[in-house]
Amino acid sequence: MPKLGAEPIRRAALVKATIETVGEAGSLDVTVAQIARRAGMSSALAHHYFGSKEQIFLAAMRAILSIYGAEVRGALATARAPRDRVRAVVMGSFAAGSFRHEAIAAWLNFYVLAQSSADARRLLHVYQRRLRSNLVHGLRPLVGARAGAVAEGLGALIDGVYIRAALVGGEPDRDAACDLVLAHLEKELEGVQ
Amino acid sequence: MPKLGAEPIRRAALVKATIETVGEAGSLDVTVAQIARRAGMSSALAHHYFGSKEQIFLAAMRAILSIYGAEVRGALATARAPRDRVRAVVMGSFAAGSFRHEAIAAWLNFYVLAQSSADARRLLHVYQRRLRSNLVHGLRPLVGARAGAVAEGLGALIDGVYIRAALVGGEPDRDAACDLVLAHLEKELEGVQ
DNA sequence: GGTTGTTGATTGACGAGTCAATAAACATGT
DNA sequence: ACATGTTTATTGACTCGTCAATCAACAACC
Repeated sequence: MPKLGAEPIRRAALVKATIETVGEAGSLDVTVAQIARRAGMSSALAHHYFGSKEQIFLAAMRAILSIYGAEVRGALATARAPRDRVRAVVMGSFAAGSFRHEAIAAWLNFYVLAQSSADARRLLHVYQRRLRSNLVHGLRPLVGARAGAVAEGLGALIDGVYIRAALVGGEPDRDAACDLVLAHLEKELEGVQ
Repeated sequence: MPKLGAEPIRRAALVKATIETVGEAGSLDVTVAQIARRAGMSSALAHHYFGSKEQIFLAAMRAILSIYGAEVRGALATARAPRDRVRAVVMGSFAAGSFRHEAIAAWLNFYVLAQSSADARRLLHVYQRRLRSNLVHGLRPLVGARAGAVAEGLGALIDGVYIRAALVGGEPDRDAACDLVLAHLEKELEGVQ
């Protein structure tokens, strides 16, 4: 059965299975065996490729953050004016790949993991800084010195909408979430330009 | 050694120890033995009084939500005008008893627990409905039909500020958090009255 | 024949929950 | 005052299950 070059496929399958399993359980309290079974392999193989349970989680977290980053970059690609760029960051945050039940539940759990794992905390900080930097860049030309404060508010609001979406059963309402945050943004930009 | 009437004291000690232990660990992955030791008793006694680990957690959560509720009610007590009442709800949310490291970490973890425990979910919904109702009551005279939407935004923002505070080491900045949310409120109320 | 892929079986640790036993406080009848 | 029985408080020791991690062995490919 062993096909060569299986490693990347196995790793990807494990990452996917981890996100699904954590999303379904709504908790990091899932076993390596559960994840491995869902990925169609033995738990021993999961350990073989990742070394430890924590590494599997971190890989899954990296995958989630990487999808998120790609979506924001994608939304940003077509935006030219500062105002549109800020909007793009917000909309990218609620794009289909990130703003779905599984990913949100995993996100929330990884937020918790960041409280006890330095590695997870580092990862999360990288992304928070990137989000903040994206927002500030777009906001600076619009609100000048207030850019930092406005970005802070937007970031917190996005996080808040995410965490609340984690609690509703089924898929969350992308448009409603997006509108809520964009409306806040409009208020902040009132009277600008 | 057994002093009579120990039950309420023991229960309270366990609840306190639970919040401290969960806060320090930043995770619900703490043992009953750890909690019990911190509360100065054996794990068997903890089981004797609460029956299960989950019940201990839920009792801790009830305590946190009850402190939170009291603080909001306290802030609300002296506020007369609608605008002041909404401000009071926000400020109450960041009062000293609730907006501190331990309580925030516990809060975040209970948010996660609510994904898998129906009891925890129920408790959380009670709080969310209460917050929303408090906000809407104050907002209705100010913004009419928009009250629901504005309350939604305020609630999400408060949650977001909380969750972000969970990640900073040490005690969070009460005033900064409060100001951020109140500034958002002012924007929403611009042009009213 | 060595590298890569794969698993079943095993180990070792840990933790929730139970239980039997002990001890102090209280209640009651004498 | 005192014996006796009942309730409350408390714990050490134990059971039972679970799970991460390891290992030895086997299979396919080059």
